[in-house]
Amino acid sequence: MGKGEQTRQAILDEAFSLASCVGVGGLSIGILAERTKMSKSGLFAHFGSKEELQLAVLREAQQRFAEVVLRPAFRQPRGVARLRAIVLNWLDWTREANLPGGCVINAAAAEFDDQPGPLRDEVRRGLIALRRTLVDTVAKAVEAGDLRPDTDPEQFAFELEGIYQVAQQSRRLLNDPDADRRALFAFDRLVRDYAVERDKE
Amino acid sequence: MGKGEQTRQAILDEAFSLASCVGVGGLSIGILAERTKMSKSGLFAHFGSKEELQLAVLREAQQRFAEVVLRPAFRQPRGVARLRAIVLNWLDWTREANLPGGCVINAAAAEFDDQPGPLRDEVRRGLIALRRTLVDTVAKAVEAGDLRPDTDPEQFAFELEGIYQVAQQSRRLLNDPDADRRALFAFDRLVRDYAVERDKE
DNA sequence: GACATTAACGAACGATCGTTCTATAAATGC
DNA sequence: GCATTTATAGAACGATCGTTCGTTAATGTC
Repeated sequence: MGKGEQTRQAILDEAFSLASCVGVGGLSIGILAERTKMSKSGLFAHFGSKEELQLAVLREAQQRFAEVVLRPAFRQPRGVARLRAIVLNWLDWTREANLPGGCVINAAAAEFDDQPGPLRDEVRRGLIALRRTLVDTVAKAVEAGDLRPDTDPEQFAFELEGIYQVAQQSRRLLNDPDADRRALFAFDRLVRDYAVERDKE
Repeated sequence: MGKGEQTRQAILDEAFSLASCVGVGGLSIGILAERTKMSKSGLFAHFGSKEELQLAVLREAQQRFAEVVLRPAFRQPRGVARLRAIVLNWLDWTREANLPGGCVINAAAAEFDDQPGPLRDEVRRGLIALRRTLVDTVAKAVEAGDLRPDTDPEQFAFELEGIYQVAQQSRRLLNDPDADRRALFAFDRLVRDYAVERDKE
């Protein structure tokens, strides 16, 4: 990795954790230059525009999400076990990745949902991909015989995301120490409702 | 209402719908002055600081939420009927109130969850109050005999908020036309799981 | 209708924003 | 080790930010 790529990545690391606190829209080249001990212009040259930097942060977030949440979970066998692994990794990916200020992706989703442009498009693309991954994973859990054949994977994925979002908010804003426990409880209820009743009398 | 209060309210109306699009943090006095056809300084005088204006917007949001979502629902009898009314009003309160860019409160929650200060405190206060209202309403549904006595109102309210949040995101960012339907489906599943089985064979 | 009060304006402030340009320093390829 | 490309710094730009100040216009009161 050449020198250029190296500092670019260092900047991105800093931008990533900063965005976690102030949001992707709240990023400032001046502050970022200060934190990385670079000049504004030197830092700027790596991206060409602020928007390009913001896009890079969003892409970085998606990549880390895939690495930290999805990839390890896919080592679990298809079915509910894999789904549960996703939920568990998901719930503490803000600790795993360097996200002191909470989930960048969720924050960006709320921030750009009504501001057309490349940033919104990027967030949208990422969330659509995530939704599809979830739907597929649920569908495979049906195929594997863990969930009932009449399960609606879209509905299941929809509810999964809701559980994650409220957990995030409860933990960060309401300081609810039970947020993770409640999220897992909700997940279990979801699974139980759609589970194949293997041992009914 | 004197002239002062009158224009203050007009500014607040404009700020409210603007914040819906760009977020409470994205509000700008210059742009707001432009939209209301006032001078920056004239507008500024009504609030004394930008932060005070932002706080006023947050309080306005909470007040409208109580009026549009909660108050009408409380005309329903205690129990699941009232809960359902809350969910229905909640799901389209962004249409009812003047919120072209989505739920201000949720956006602010994501925006300020890691930025200590009066704004975060205000958002937090509002969401805690909402949570308490939901918990109480669920508890009353238990008392009324609609939900099983072992229902955990906190858990129920937790899941309700998740349903709302994912519905909001799905609708606004993913352009999912089925978001509301899925949210109601999730709500029904929630109710069914905790419902007293009145007519079991 | 004169007077006190309040609301609104216009100009300017210092700070910061993203961005551009030119020049120097460092890294790279031979 | 030299030449060339690449990375960084520094200064400056125009724009916008929130805020302050002094003045004028409008409102409310007796």
